[in-house]
Amino acid sequence: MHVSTMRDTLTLFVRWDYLGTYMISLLNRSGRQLFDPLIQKLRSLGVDSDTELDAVLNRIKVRAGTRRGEDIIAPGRSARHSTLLLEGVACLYERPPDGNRQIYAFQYSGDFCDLHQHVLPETNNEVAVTALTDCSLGIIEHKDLEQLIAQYPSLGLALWRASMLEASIFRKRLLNVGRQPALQRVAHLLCEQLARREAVGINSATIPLTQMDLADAAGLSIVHINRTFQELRRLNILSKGGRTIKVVDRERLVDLANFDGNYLNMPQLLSHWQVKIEHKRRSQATGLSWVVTG
Amino acid sequence: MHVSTMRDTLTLFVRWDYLGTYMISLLNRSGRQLFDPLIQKLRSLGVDSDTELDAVLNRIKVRAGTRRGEDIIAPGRSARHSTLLLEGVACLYERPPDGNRQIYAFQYSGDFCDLHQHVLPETNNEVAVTALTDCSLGIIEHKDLEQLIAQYPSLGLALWRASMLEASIFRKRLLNVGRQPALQRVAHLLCEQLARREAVGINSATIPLTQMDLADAAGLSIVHINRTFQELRRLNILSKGGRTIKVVDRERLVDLANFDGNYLNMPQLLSHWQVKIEHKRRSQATGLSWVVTG
DNA sequence: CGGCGGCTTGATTCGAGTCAAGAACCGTGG
DNA sequence: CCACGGTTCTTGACTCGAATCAAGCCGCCG
Repeated sequence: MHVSTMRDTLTLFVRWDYLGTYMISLLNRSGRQLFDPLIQKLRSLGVDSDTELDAVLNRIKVRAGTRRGEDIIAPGRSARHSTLLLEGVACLYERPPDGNRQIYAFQYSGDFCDLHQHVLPETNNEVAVTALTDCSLGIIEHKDLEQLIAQYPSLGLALWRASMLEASIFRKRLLNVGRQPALQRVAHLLCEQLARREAVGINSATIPLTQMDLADAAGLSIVHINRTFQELRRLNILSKGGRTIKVVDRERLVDLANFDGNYLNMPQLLSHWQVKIEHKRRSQATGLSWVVTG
Repeated sequence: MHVSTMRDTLTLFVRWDYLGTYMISLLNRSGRQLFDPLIQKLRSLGVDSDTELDAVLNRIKVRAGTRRGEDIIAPGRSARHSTLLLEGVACLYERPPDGNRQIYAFQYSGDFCDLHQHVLPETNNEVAVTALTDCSLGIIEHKDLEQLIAQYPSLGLALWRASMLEASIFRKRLLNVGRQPALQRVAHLLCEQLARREAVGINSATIPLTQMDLADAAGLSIVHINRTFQELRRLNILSKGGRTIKVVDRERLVDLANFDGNYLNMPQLLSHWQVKIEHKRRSQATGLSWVVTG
């Protein structure tokens, strides 16, 4: 199904900021729910004209979704279109020859799955994307994308920013995987997920990942992840009952992980996600002060 | 000193591909040697018109260099210009509160030191760049850069590509740090350095880093790096005499690290940097074949 | 109700960190 | 030219966090 069939709906919800929240919630699922995270994301990346948003949305085609466990982008081959995650959770990963799986990043609604392949088509074909929950997907032809970028340079900049943001996440992960013990490592990873989910409007404290997913992302064995989870539960940070990962004490989690969400570039809701000042030892040299949050 | 004082020289060497190699080598140091890696890099990123190269080069001002150990970009503050590494080796790093240093990436001549701060000025101010050897630096005003990108969209794309390339490096590092034991981890890191150095015309087998630098990049303790080096020497991969890190058996190093340089996007000289086919177990599903190199 | 994927547990091993000390090297200044 | 002080490198002894191996368990879906 091509999105242009719901064009009327689109131009309506694209201007959501002119409408009340209540009206929006009346819009149907395929319209609002599907594209809202993307809109939110593009806006936060600096796309501020409705014309541009509209233009982008009109080029997006909805493609068949995938079920949990299926690959969204198979390793090794690149396509002539970019894929967009509209609903669900996915991950960018790579399987080294030894059969392991390293998860590079989790992806949420509104994220592009394979921008890298658009800009560097030949490079790095080993990375793939797989669905961690059932997913809804959109695609946009590379040529459409190029045309849009040519027409709206600020869109190009926004996508560039999105890439840098991803890079920023990779760096932080590198820091954590390289230097932090298991407990903080996992805590940080969980913080990142909560923050990124909130940034696209997902406010649930439950993170729909398995312990295996976390293990593959954190670079820890499943067994050790499990023991770490037990510790987090003992600390009353994760909920004790049930098998789902549910954060019950976000504050303590942030504290434990020494999480500073600044690197995620979420202008709207940063306030929750900064470490309190006493946990941060700034070099005297720069003399910058920190936002203190409650 | 502003570069326009050597403008005549510049427009000459910018067109180096029309001249013979021998003529080039006659050009003076400040002209050819300083900008050649940058030119090489921009070309490999897809900037193929001399007009564009020329335009970029003309906006670059040479700034005072730094000595080994000094910060090129201090943590915490962003400037109104981007900095460009013209000569020497630097690293992008971050110091977590515990005083550790995590090196995210090594930078070589031709690399932009702080593209991230140009695209995402507010985000992630903790990262910094420091000189690992004495360095020559150039700067380019953000407004000049923006203007250039507006005028030459392919330049914007090239810089976007450069960022994605960096991200690609981060990912591979993440894989290695997260999953590989010390020996292969270090080996991979060394391969990456050799490959990237070659890509900008530095062909020496000696890598001008200290064991501490490697430790901070690999996420290992100095003591353990040292023991790993001893192992690499015992395997006749690193040279035995002296304290410099010199690779004497690149082939075996690549082999040990299972290094596939593909992710580095170096069209010119990839052939050296691919793992032999028997070390690569491809999934049957994709059916891609591999370039076999001798 | 049976099987399989995900979670939990315990026992054991091992790679890498830490601590501590000494040696080799380098630039600097007398 | 040499003596000095600070890095950088090396080595050994010890510790510890996390991997591995091996079961067993729980709960869901067909």
